[in-house]
Amino acid sequence: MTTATPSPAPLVAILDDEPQIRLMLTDALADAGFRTASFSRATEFEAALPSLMPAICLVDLGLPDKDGLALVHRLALESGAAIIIISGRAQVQDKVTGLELGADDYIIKPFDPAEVVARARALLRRGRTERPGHRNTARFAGWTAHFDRFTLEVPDGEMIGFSQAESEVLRLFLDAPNRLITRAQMQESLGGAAGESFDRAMDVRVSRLRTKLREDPKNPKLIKTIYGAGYIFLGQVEWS
Amino acid sequence: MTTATPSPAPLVAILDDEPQIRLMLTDALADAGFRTASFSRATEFEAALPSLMPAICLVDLGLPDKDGLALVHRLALESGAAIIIISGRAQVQDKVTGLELGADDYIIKPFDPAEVVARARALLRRGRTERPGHRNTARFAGWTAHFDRFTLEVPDGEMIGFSQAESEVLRLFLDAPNRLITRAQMQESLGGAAGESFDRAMDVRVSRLRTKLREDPKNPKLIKTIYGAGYIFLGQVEWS
DNA sequence: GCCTGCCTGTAACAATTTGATGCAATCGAG
DNA sequence: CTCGATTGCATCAAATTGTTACAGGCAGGC
Repeated sequence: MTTATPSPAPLVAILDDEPQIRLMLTDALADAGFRTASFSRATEFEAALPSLMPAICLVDLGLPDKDGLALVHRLALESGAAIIIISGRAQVQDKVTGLELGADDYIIKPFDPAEVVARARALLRRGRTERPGHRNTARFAGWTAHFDRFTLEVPDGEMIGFSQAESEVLRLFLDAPNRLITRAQMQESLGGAAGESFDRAMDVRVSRLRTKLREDPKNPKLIKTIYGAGYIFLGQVEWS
Repeated sequence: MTTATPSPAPLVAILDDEPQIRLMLTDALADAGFRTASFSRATEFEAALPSLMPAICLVDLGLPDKDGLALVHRLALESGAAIIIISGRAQVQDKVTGLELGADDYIIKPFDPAEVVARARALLRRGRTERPGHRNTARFAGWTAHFDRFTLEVPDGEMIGFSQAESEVLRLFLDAPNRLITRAQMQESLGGAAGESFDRAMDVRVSRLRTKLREDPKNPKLIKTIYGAGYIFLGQVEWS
């Protein structure tokens, strides 16, 4: 089980393609008592994440090899880490988009490392970070969802797959079981931020998920509708 | 269109001495679905806080009547709210100080209201606000109502759900058992529809709730009608 | 490149819940 | 006991939600 390490310093994962900035951040954060791990490319960064389990991710949006915003969105959904975007783009719309996609803070280049440290501390102080690390597997009511491989283990043992959209909805439910989830929250979480897309898309997603979960339409046991309010996922969920 | 959501919109308390900024923030936040309360002076702000219990405090540091940073520190220690500093001072040292004292974010004037909204949302996203002292399970006469998951446990063990409208009425009764509840109170609590003509909707809601509670129409034991006055819920209610 | 299959949003229609209204039953004053 | 006011409930209209069909987009295979 967990070894009795006296709570090690929080780890900050840094993703930036400019060596100079990586160095500056690493120095400042190390001086402030953080552990750090830095990467220059998104692919390596993503590969290392599951084992690193950082408390905070510092992500530069201006990456050459990958869409930074998509990465941020994935991090927000799948890692419990707090996310700070670092970007050269100072437009309000850029900030809003980044924050809507799940980032916890947005810092504009050029920046002072001291501010980054202060903002990182502020995030940690509030306990903004949930249990760090990737939560990839969830068990509930006999089902097992493997989000890393997009498969769902049916109670009878069969294996079925699920899509990206289904994954997002399911994860949203499993992240907050036994709590009401309003349509507004769904839309906010599932990327309704940018497009003023139609509301009914959420209903259809839920409907399809229900079908996949073999819910009885007349008497759903897992995903319940609260007329006039939203949805609620009932049951005990165990992540690993 | 009824807007009585089960958990009301998060409240943002605004403290700024410039009316123009207060107005801008109030408008933007209201448009984004927040409730707002704004103050021009720190003393009034502090006096109102305990009863307001805001989810977020937006504080301008450049106040004439009080040291803003001290106020921020007190807020951080004593209120559970997230704190966003708004300030004209853009020096890194000012930001660092503000964040160290307990602020969760620091925005520099002039700012775009859209960014404030996005940052407020980002703060709320993590901190699942389950207000302490917020009761959501009630036991009465063999029944158990779980308001957090919209389910009702029938004395015989069966589980049935109830809707948002039913939840509102039931909670109103269970919050004040053995006390008369007038139609005016119901209408105020539920619809908020400002003093419109007689609304039989209340009767119908009660009627349907009675059905769900398996009341004998001729001899209701739980929800009693007081002719000419209103309704009264009889029985002992135990909240947890 | 073209085809195929899957995924996803949109639209249309069905089913369900809620609100409004009318009528009968009930209550209380005289 | 009579009568007007009030309440319960049935019934219909409106709003909300579930489901299915269809079209566009995209990736992978040939």
